[in-house]
Amino acid sequence: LKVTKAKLAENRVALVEAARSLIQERGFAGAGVADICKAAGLTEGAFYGHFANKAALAAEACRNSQTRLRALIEATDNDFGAVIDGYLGASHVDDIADGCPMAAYTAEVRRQEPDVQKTFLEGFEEVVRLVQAALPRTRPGSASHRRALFLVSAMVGSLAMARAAAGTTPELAEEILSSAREFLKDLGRLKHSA
Amino acid sequence: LKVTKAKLAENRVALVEAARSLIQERGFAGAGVADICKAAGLTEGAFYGHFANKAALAAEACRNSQTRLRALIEATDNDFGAVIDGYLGASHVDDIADGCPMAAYTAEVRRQEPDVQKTFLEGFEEVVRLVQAALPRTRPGSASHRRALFLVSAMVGSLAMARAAAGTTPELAEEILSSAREFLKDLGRLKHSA
DNA sequence: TGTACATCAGTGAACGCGCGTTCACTGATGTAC
DNA sequence: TGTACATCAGTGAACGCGCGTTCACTGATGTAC
Repeated sequence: LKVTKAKLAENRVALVEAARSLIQERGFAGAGVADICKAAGLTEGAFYGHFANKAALAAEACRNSQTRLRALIEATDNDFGAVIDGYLGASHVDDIADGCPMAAYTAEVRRQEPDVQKTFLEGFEEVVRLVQAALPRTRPGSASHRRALFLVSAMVGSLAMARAAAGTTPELAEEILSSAREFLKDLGRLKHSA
Repeated sequence: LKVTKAKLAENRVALVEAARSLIQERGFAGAGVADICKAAGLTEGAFYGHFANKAALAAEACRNSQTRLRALIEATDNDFGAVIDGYLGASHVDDIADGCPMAAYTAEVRRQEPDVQKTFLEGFEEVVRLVQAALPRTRPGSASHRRALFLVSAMVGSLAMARAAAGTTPELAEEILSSAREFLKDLGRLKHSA
């Protein structure tokens, strides 16, 4: 049964949103087309009217994830301490479906289609730029870019490890987070040369 | 057909080794029982004489992975710089099947059985202890443990991100690695208080 | 503005395939005499 | 030491199930007159 143009667009958004959160929660391999369609309130047949295949949806979902993450970081308005506290806060450990896609599936990206890899990396580089901009001013040069590259990688790794620990040893998860906050804030404050 | 006791033990080892490398390469979900058995030179039926199910093998494979990683770090003999150069070297980006299990599947661990989670975390904590021991001497206390907790999380995150970048942008992968080496070595050298 | 109909978004059942797991059977091992 | 046989590791085909994908059909939309 045909639906309104508005409803059509709405359905597409619902598919991407459902895919985004289910992929972050269960990984690309673990998020099935049937589950995604059910979450979006559609049947599987309808899905292939919107996307050529699962991989095309995955690329779109990844783009959506990275855009949302960027918005979250931009909301802290260039305050590096706020970025760290937000990213490495206890609530981000539990909120996997709506949290950082990099902490959710960095290791899985190399097994996805080139489109997903490219989108994922562009998102990473954008976050690096935002973090670099939030660092204390230094003379222009590549040094603080390299610093931001490390800071973001370390943030992602710390959150991912805290999540792995949370199920078995919540107190270890909290110690991983608080240690990361401490050392990352120090690294953000340190004066550095060109 | 029955086989020698020696061959029986050999077959079990082959299953665990095949599982270890295939799980690191493709993830827990992506490494199938049939693939693992084929790599071990056995049929699927034989598998269930050795293990109750796939999850039991996964736990054993994870233990094996963590043991191998520990051996690699111990081989550097308490030299933190050597640990960093070995872990964050270009060859570790490509050698996924025989590399660090944490960089390979940290995000997937929370979806595995408690046994796998526990084994994974024990391996992580052991690596943290080894890294802590490799850091320059400080007065006894928990500060350098927290430092090691962060260092290992950052190492894992940096390697995982470099691997995600390697397929699309190899030069970015190398920059992630070299930045991580630079800042992590600094963090290892810095004097720190109790 | 009102009616007639072509368009097309969505339905739901079916497809082939690979998954983890089971089981009746095989035949070499290794023990008992 | 040599033979007879119970044990049991491994085989290979089959199981049910869920996967991604396809397709004939439905019926509301929105256009043409």
